[in-house]
Amino acid sequence: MTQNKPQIYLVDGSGYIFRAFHALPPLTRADGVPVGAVMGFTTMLMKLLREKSPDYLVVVFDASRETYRHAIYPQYKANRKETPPELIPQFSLVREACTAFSVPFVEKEGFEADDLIATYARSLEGDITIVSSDKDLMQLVGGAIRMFDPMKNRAIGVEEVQEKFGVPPAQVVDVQALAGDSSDNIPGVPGIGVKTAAELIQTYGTLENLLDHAEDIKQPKRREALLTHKEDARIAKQLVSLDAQVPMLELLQDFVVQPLDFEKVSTFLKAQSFHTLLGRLEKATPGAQRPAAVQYELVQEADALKKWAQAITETGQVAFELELTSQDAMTAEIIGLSLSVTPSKACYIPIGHKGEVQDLLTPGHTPPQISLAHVLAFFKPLAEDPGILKISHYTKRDGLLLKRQGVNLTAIDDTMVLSYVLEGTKHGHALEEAAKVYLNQEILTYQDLVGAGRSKVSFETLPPEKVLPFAAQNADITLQLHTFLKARLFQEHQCTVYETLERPLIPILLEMEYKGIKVDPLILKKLSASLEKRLSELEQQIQQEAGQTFNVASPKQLGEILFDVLKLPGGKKGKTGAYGTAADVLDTLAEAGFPIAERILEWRQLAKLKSTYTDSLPLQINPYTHRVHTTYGMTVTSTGRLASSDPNLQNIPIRTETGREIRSAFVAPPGMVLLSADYSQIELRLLAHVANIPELQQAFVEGRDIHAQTASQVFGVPLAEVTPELRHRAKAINFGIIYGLSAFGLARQLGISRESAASYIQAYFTHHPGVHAYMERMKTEAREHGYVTTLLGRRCFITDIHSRDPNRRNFAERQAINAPLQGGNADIVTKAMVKLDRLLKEKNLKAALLLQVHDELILEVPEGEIEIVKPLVVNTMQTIVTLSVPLVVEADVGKNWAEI
DNA sequence: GGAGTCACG
DNA sequence: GACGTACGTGACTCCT
Repeated sequence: MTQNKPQIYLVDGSGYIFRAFHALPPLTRADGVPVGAVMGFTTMLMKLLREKSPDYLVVVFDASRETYRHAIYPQYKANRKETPPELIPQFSLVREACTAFSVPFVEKEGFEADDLIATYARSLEGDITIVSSDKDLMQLVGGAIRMFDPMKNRAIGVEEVQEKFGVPPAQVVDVQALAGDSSDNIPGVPGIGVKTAAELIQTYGTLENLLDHAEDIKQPKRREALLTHKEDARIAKQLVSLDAQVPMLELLQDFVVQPLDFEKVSTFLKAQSFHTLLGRLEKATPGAQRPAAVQYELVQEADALKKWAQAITETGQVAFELELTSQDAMTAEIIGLSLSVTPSKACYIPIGHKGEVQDLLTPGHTPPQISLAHVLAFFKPLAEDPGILKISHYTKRDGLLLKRQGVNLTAIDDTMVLSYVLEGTKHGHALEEAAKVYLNQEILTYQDLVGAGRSKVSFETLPPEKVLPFAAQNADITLQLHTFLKARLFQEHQCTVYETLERPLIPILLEMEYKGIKVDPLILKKLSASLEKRLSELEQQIQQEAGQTFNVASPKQLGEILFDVLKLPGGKKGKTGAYGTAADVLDTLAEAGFPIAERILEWRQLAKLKSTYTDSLPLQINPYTHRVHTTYGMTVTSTGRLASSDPNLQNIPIRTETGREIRSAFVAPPGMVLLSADYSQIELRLLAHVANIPELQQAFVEGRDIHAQTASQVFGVPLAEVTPELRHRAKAINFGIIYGLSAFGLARQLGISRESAASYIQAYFTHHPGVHAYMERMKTEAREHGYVTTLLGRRCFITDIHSRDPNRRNFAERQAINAPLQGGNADIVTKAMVKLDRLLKEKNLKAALLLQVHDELILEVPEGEIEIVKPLVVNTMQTIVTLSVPLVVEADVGKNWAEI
């Protein structure tokens, strides 16, 4: 990455202190001095230096309360409260912080920080970033000047300013002059807010032009206000304008970022009792205690292996990574192994390199390397030694590769899972991204090595010398990540989630993936053929009714046929200009008496089943095991659920007859049966528990029909008179609650008006005020922490909770409501899997977990074990946690998945 | 590679 | 007063 322009950061120090003081929890250092804002400021400064790598940086402070603006308008900022006493000692401490970090700061008597920032921003040459969220600075944005809000970690550019003020940055002062600013005690024009001001400025271009034409304003009140307060608006404009020509003595060179003086910084951090920051400094600041060069060694002889074995045994831990011929762990072959025991030191052991293309022409000419058998003989005892910790960034995959070679990896840590537990879906967790996020290191990528497009080469043809820097680096980085992330796990109280849920789950999922599930390809192939026949019949009918041939699978063509050619009613174009043709649209058409819609619906459904399941699944059967092996993603979802892919076995059809036929292809081998056990209404039970809703809890305790009860309450009819239709609606309400409920969503689900939906919701909240309180509580929690917490302490991060876009914000709020329920379910199932796996092994049972489908576990069980295993599974799942409501598990057994 | 659609919980 | 929405995933197809 090259940047020709210098990166200049101007930090609004005063603004930050006030914001941090109010936003962050109060904190005092060992001697009782309040340091909450200092901590916030220091964290921000470190993060800025680490993540943004600025070339120049200066922190700007307000010098005093009296500025030239008071001469223009004596009441300027007159409404400001006294500075809180806890904040006073912190003003000098943040300046100390700057000194400790060798960061220059400036303040000038008679000027506000904003004026200094404006002067620097407009006079310095380079890419300017103003670190602040102060709206008064937004007028400066544009060209090479942008803003960055350090608390929300969000860039503010022209677009964001436009969004906030409704006008481009250049016109912001005009809008502010009209709208005034209550926090600075600037009155502006009474009755005109930002929205109206933006509208007026858009129409008239400038404030002056508007004031000149104030007589033309149609609305009498607005006209009068503008005419009366012309002068106020002009004064306000002077006050908000940042065009102060602050006499500037500093040169850009004065702001150059200095290398950190660790003595100075750590002395300061210790004095403030900032132990967490001290740890972060040691681990993550560029250059901090990191040796200048790395030592990566190519191991091609048995003797060198011994040396590494000794180092690993002595240290008691090793980070490793396998290099593979493909991403698919069940078919990939091992190309090499890299190890790291000490930071910045690592080795790479080439094993299966094929040699470069020209070498392939001369048989037997492969690079010197150690045979797989030999490497395994070295690594197996270490891998299986419970006293030696094995650290990998993708333990499940590398462990699966080893398992295929007869090695049982034990005593593991996984840096990808650690990263996920700590930061959820705030970012991705690939090694490359983790290295950037946590260690601020740009590392070599797989693509750097093999290239892309036409010039891409296969990994195994690369010579070991070329792979060494990549593979060794990965083991090295993994080791460093481990040290850093493990420390954070403690600091952030996430040990339980990782140690009792996520880490124990790794070997369990590994075994489930390794074992796979038996799929009968004949059943699927027969089904494919019959689907094919039905599809072509339907296609013919559809095209006949359309009067032309077209691609039924193309939503674009289909929309045009339905709404332009056939002129069917109700065609609605989405934001891309294409007609919507989703199932609900077609349902409406079918009900309105257009048979073509019904045929398209059937075609769609069958085409989906054919392409996604009956055609693809047989191709995914492993040729050696004759089974299908999914991959579970442990670091994918925002809620703690698993994801299943390649193939996804968590969305095998069930809701239609043809769908169920697909399930019948998932079979148990001779002498075995499949056992399925699923939690009944677990999310609703969790709601009753976490929101503490007595009537709901009581209903579950007594085993009542929960939807019927809701119907009786919401619609005000006796339980005995609840019709199926009312129960159906109540069920939708209960689901809606779990999803974060909106009148619109419920209305759409039930095909009723939004008003009716709103009245249902109102009635529900009247009966269960606790549910409403729960929803509000989750929203507040998300706003305050940026995450919500599940039953077992997992953090689900909610990113858009402070978005100014009401759409995104509402979405985030619904996520906040849903995540503890969906995530709580995930926690419970995971905990049950961990215990069940242990029990099965303790009792020497052959039954084994095969699949997890969120609230359902599927096991393969020898026929002779059923009587023991079925109650064991049900009991374990039901009693895995104790809630204020019972957990109910339904289990069934069959020769195939459709039977159960 | 994004959009649209639809399979599951 | 307008906005545009039920929560969480992954795979397939079309089409730029």
